[in-house]
Amino acid sequence: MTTLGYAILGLLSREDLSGYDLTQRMKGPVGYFWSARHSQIYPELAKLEDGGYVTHRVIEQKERPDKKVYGITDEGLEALKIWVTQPPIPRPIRDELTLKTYSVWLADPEEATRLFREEELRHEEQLAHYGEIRAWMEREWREDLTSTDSPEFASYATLMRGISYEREYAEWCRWMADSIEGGKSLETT
Amino acid sequence: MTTLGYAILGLLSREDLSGYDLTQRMKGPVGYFWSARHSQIYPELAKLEDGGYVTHRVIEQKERPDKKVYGITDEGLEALKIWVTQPPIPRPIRDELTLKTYSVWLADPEEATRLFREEELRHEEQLAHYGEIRAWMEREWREDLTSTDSPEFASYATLMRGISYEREYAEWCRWMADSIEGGKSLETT
DNA sequence: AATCTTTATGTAAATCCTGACATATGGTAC
DNA sequence: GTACCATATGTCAGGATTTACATAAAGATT
Repeated sequence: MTTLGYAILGLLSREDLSGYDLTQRMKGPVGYFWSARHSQIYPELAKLEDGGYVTHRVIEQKERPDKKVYGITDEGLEALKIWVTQPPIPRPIRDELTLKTYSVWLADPEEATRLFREEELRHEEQLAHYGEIRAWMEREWREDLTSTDSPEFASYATLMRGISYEREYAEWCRWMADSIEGGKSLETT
Repeated sequence: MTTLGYAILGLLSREDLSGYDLTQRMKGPVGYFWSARHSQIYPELAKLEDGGYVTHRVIEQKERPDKKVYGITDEGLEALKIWVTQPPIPRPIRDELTLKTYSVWLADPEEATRLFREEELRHEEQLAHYGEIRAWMEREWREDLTSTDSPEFASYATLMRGISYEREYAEWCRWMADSIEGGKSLETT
């Protein structure tokens, strides 16, 4: 079973969805830290069905193409539950901006400053976007968030990782830009 | 040209290295945010040489197998310089633990707490390791770190991203474990 | 009338990456 | 003496992922 398979099962454990719906959901909290295109989702659904983790029924629609709505099976839910608390195999992190940083000494300081200011802005914008979603969740899900066994808490916790990640990234970008602009590094440490 | 190609050029812009040396260097600062196995490095070196970005000379060794030492060409250095300040194409983040978090509501709270405590420890250990390297760099490279156009600063800046990343991750893991253990989430926000 | 967007599901080619296989030398540990 | 480890360079199979190709129907826009 692939990680993408578990991502899909995680969505289907909350509600029945079509391949198209799943693709859309990838733009939400799940997709913040694991995403896929429809070209990967459709074959993966076929594999999941092969393995008995999901089943589908065809919904015939007038004025729209027919769709296949997938639901998780008992076996699927069981497999998902086991996977959740199993320690993940550490995978190498791939971050192109930080890799560029390793060769930043070769760059024109002004261009490098521009790069890190731009990236800082990108992450600040993402942070602001997440902040809005957080405010919405805290308003709409006030009670659900007091118990950690609700899907709402799980979505909230995933979002919190996103907020924390983006804040850290933006701060480091700012430190980088400031360091290069000032021409010094250790003074701001 | 691939990102791995630029990672290799980044290393060769500092010193001439063999494929084996490059594989070892992947355990250092470059590899914190982009790494590869030797099975990927040897073919990539061949491609880089094909493109005229690197050249090699064979060093014959007694008591050891011969080696090919690679050096960056003017074209390679030029390509690297251009790449450094070009904004990276945003790629989806893949983080299995945060994906598991999306389905944590299905898990036994005790097992979930154990998972996040374990992961917190992993990141705290990595943080401690980076901290030692940082202390060493600040001791050994005191003067080099005052100018941002030195390779030492670039290594230091990459390490700082590692420190910042691991601290953020550890803190979020702690928040997760505390939330699940306490059974509540919003009180600790 | 033509084009674009949304819904809806798929396939195919190419690339990236991991893990395993393969070979060779010399030193060290048992 | 034998097994393992570090040095040293490669290939290959398979899986993961992206980009592009492919089709189709209805509604909105120009």
